[in-house]
Amino acid sequence: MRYEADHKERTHQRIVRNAARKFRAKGLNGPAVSEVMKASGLTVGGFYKHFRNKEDLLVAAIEEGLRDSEERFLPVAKTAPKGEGWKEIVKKFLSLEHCDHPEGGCPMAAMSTEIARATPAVKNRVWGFMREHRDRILPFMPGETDDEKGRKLIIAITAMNGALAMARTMTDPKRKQQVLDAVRDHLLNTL
Amino acid sequence: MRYEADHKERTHQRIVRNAARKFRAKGLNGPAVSEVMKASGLTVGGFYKHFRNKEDLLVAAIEEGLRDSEERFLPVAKTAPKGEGWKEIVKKFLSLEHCDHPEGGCPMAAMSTEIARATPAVKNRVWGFMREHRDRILPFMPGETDDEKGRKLIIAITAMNGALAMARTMTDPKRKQQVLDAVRDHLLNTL
DNA sequence: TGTACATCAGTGAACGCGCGTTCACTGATGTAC
DNA sequence: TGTACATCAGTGAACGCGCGTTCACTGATGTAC
Repeated sequence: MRYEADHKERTHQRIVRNAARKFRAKGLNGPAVSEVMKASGLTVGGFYKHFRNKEDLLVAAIEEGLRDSEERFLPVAKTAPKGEGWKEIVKKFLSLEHCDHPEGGCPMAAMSTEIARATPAVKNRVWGFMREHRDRILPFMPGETDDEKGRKLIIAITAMNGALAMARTMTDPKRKQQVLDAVRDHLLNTL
Repeated sequence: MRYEADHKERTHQRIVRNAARKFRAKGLNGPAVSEVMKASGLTVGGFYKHFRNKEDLLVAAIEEGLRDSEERFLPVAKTAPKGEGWKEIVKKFLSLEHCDHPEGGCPMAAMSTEIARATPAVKNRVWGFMREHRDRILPFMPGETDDEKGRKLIIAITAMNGALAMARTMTDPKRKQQVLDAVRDHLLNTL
């Protein structure tokens, strides 16, 4: 069973990546442990060779989701003209593509109201990742000081998460698009 | 058991009101049917004399939650000077009081990411209530036309829901307050 | 007015199901000699 | 080089538990005569 030096580590990664997608798609209590393991080509029992319990998987999945999400939304900012990066993030974040595919998007936008009810331990671990995430986005925000950039980042992230979450409660694609467009334009015009 | 003409109806109301609080507090899959019935002074079995299934209770609870929430946030707008009503709603909606007590607040802010994963039938029924709700708030929004008011309402509601949901994922009261304040000021300044 | 019956809100035990977690076991690989 | 043993990732059945729903039953009230 021990095929290579990093065999276990690669299995671990596989589980976390599958979990990251499944939690975002089905919610904090959506995917069963057995489901994540099956998707990873394994059986339930082995799960506890990798994680203490399901809560630890959730935290790892949110971290992975944030990483995944960042890899998707940050590159467009880097190629944009100086001081315009944030606009590209806003456009991509509020795209119908992101709205229709929570499983590959921002975990906060996908699960905020559920994380709100998690244990303080989970919340604190999640915000540990969020802060690192925040620090890497900050340079692309508009504003003179880090304080101003920070405030604008809060406004942008909460507005975008709210827009995405509410658009996702709608069934009519046209109304979804209306919400995304309205919030995108508002942010681009006022931030 | 049939004490008065409206006995069943009052029992029904009691169940719905308890459900409305419990769903907002514990989420879309949080409260058990037996728990809601117990809180209403009843036992599980009787539930099905009032509802076809748990999904129907959820929809009724969201409707009740919206009504409840509207009764809380709309009055302050009515007593405000002409055209300023929306500002009072924003202040009250983004208060720490609302943030710390989802069980008595806006059901969308409490459950948006979960409603996003509900069946289309549930989503459509919820948006039926949302539209009525919307029509009663619209007069207090700024703007010349109903179209403009509508767009601003979308921006305000999504921003406030996002702010509340994200603030609730935080454990530090000071950071929560920072988020609420930043979004409140931004809305008051830019809408 | 009195009596027999129908109605139906509510009871509470039972059912089936899915889930998180445990545990004895397997078998491929690494290591000591 | 060969052999015996230790390790440990992964298996899969079993466990206990909570939940949504069903169902035969209860008993207070309304109604027909």
